[in-house]
Amino acid sequence: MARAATTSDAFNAIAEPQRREILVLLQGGERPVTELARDLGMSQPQASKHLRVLREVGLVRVRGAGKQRLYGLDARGLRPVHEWVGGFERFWNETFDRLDEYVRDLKQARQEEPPDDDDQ
Amino acid sequence: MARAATTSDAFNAIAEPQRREILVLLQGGERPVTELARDLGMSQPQASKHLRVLREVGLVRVRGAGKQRLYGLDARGLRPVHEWVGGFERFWNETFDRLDEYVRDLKQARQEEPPDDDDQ
DNA sequence: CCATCATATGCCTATATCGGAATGTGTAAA
DNA sequence: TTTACACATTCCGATATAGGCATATGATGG
Repeated sequence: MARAATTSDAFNAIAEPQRREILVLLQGGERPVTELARDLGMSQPQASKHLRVLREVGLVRVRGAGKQRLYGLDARGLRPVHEWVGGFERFWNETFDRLDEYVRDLKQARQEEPPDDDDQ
Repeated sequence: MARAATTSDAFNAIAEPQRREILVLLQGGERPVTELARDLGMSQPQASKHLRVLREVGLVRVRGAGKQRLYGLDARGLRPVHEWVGGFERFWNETFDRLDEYVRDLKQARQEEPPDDDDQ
């Protein structure tokens, strides 16, 4: 089996840096494809493809405006991502204090019982 | 060119659901590979492979404990992800109020000038 | 040293990617 | 209708995936 489709969920969709850039640009408001492509230095077809992916996971909305198609942000799909990652918030502060503690304890234990290499 | 490597950054590493599950499990503390594999219903080799990826992006730490290897969480790499996604926080609340507004304006504009199908 | 347990790695298949180039579609103006 | 513009789609190639299976590596205990 191959890697999961980029269209499977927001996690996969935002794994691609260029798509992340598109989303950031769209924070400034709706934009046509060509403008996005130009600003991000990518080809128009590539921009269209990325936008398709973003549309399929619902992170982006299209609206026909005459000859153009304006893409706009729909950030609701990012909320679950934010919440999932947020579940680790306490760990990226605590984890390594704990690890340091553990290391200190280990060293201390060694000094206290030199002949017995129980741990390690 | 193919898709970016899963080992390229945390965004790619957490795009895979099973790896996310591993990280969640590790919130409960260090665990050996076999236990993770069993709890998540995956083969031992698969667990090892996923852990390898997580290790390469620095989301996980290993520690030899006798015959076993205990994997522990290192969530620091998730912080940039959280921050990036957090940059959209105001949008998943505002965006659609704006869109609703836009739609209302559009309808109103149509009623005001019925013969001229300027938009649509 | 040998057997065993825990884990890692290699090989294989099928698939889905991203990028480029060319082309198709749709809308609007001449 | 023809032309022009904006955008979408298709075909191509190279690559990297996830999973299964077999096997190699590594540490422990006898």
